[in-house]
Amino acid sequence: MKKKATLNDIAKVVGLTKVSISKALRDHPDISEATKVKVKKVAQELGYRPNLIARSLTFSKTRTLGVIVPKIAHNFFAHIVAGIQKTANDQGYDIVLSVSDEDDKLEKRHLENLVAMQVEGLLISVSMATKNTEVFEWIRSLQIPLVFFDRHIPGLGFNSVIVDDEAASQDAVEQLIDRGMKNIAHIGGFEWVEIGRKRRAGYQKALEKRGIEARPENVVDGGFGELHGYNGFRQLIKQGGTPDAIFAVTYPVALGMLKAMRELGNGYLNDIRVLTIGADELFSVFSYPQYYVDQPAITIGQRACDLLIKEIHGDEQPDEKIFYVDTHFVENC
Amino acid sequence: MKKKATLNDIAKVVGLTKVSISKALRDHPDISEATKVKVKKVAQELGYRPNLIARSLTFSKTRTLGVIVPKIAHNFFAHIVAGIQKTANDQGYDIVLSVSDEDDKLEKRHLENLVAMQVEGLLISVSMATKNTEVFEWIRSLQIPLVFFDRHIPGLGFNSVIVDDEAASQDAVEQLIDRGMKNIAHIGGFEWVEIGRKRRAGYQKALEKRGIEARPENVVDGGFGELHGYNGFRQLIKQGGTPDAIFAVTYPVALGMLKAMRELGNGYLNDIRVLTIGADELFSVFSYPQYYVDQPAITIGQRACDLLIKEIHGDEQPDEKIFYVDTHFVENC
DNA sequence: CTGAAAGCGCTTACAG
DNA sequence: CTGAAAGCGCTTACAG
Repeated sequence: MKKKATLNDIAKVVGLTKVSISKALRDHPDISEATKVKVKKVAQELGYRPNLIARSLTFSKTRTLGVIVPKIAHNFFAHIVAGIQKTANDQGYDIVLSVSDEDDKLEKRHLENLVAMQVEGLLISVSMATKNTEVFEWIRSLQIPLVFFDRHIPGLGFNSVIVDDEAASQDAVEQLIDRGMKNIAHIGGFEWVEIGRKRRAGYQKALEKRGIEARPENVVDGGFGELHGYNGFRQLIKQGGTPDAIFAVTYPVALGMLKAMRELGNGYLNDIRVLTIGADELFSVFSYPQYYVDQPAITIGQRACDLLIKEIHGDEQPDEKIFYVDTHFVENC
Repeated sequence: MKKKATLNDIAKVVGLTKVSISKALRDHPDISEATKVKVKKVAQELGYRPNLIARSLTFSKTRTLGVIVPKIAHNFFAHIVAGIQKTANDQGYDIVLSVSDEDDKLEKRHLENLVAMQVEGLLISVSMATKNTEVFEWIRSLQIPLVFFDRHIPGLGFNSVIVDDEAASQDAVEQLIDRGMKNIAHIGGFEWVEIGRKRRAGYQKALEKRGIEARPENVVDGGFGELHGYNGFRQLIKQGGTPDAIFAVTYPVALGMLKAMRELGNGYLNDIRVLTIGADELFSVFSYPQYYVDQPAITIGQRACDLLIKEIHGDEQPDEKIFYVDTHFVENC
């Protein structure tokens, strides 16, 4: 890599010092028009661009944001990153993107590295493995602005932008009930994972609110992946569930269910309507599932990034606030 | 944001100068064990991390790579970025991610900005709008390592990692022929866009090689989006095409075709098999299209990033070389 | 074993 | 209108 032109290089050509060059290029009133024109011309010829690293050092500002996602090759997170990217760029920030791959050790290393890179703020959706909150407390003590999105850790004093899973689930299940479905099953995730717990709670509240008896045989515990949906459906049938609709905790689960329904035949595919949380562009093309809750990923990214930049500017305080992003119930048929 | 601990802060506590602290922390042989232990302890207590910006300035190395994609909220690019990210991280680099949004002006700004940020190398998939190659020539003159991936500009002296669209198309269409399909139509994109031209060429070569007459009514020109697929299929039928298979230039086109086939009914959905280039995880779940060419996006990212890092290390020269990534024909039924 | 000097490229007071 | 000095935080010769 060739050495890039510096202020001094221009200075030598023009016959001034780097100080004057610096001022001339930034249209400082100190400098005469004639000089400015000359300096700019030479800068142009040399292909000069200010070294942002040097500038960062002198200003102690990098105009850089650190972003950590558990996965990037996932629609949901890719869309969130798109929202973050655009919002950041529009406000003059660049983003350094890191991926934790659901690994808490790696996440910690990324966090430390980003801090060492002097990012002005952090946006993170924590990995599922994250238990130890030490790094976060360290970041808090450094008073580095940090905003959680989608997956947050409460109690650390940071703000979060998330989806209200419980409300979204309750609303969606109520919508099914209003459409005449009464025997609604739930293939859910583990109680100890927040989205598992909250989505189930929403499901239960909806039944309760509409005065529908909750039948134990209509609920299956499991995980969040395709296999869990596949096994979950078989389990549901085995334990005597005869639903006219199923609320699948995630969309991989809904896909797994689809596979099981196909295999088992028996009219399941026609008789059972499916609801899930989380969308894919292809849902509408394939008309499955029949209902879903759209999580506005891009909006989550925008909001989180806006909030972070406000914190950086001091227009907003880290305060354990939770900003809920609106979801949409979609009828896909 | 609080002021972070610096070498000087540690120096004051320990009663040495920053030079010795710097050496102690990096286990320089100059320093005694006792001092090292003490220094490290204090560093730990103060939560010291070296300021990477300062380090970058002194070494003129940022350990940072600039990445520009046309879109990030797209499966294909999200996977490529995943491949880049991991490869870069594993070799000690961070990535600054920019999105051109298919806008050549924005792309240019990003490129200049990344250079100003002193990234050690650039990875870019150019926007569809890019015509002017000035920035790229400037980058070339600066001898900044740059590798194109997926979409490249030939003739500038940079290396590229791409898919061999023509070969992949030819192979895939031949596979259809070998499976007994003879009347294969093509709903394609514009001739003046590389993938449009190459995929069509592959299609034609396959027919030729297998001695199948190319019928003009079996080819429809258009674009690369869903709407083009939708209109394309209707057009195909109108002009008298009666294919037993259709090669759709992109997967949005295949989806648009699906919509049209459904609307028109007439057994099309059952009688016509569809082939496309580019996959989605949901394809296998929904068994449509019946055949597709899998572009190994993650591999593209890895290869491009590996190549770039080699160029940075001087182990590879920018030399207009084209590295083709293998594609896979997938039978999805 | 420890430190004063010089430098990476830039900018901000402060002098002249 | 122009420049010498000092500093951002770090590291690398070079002295002692």
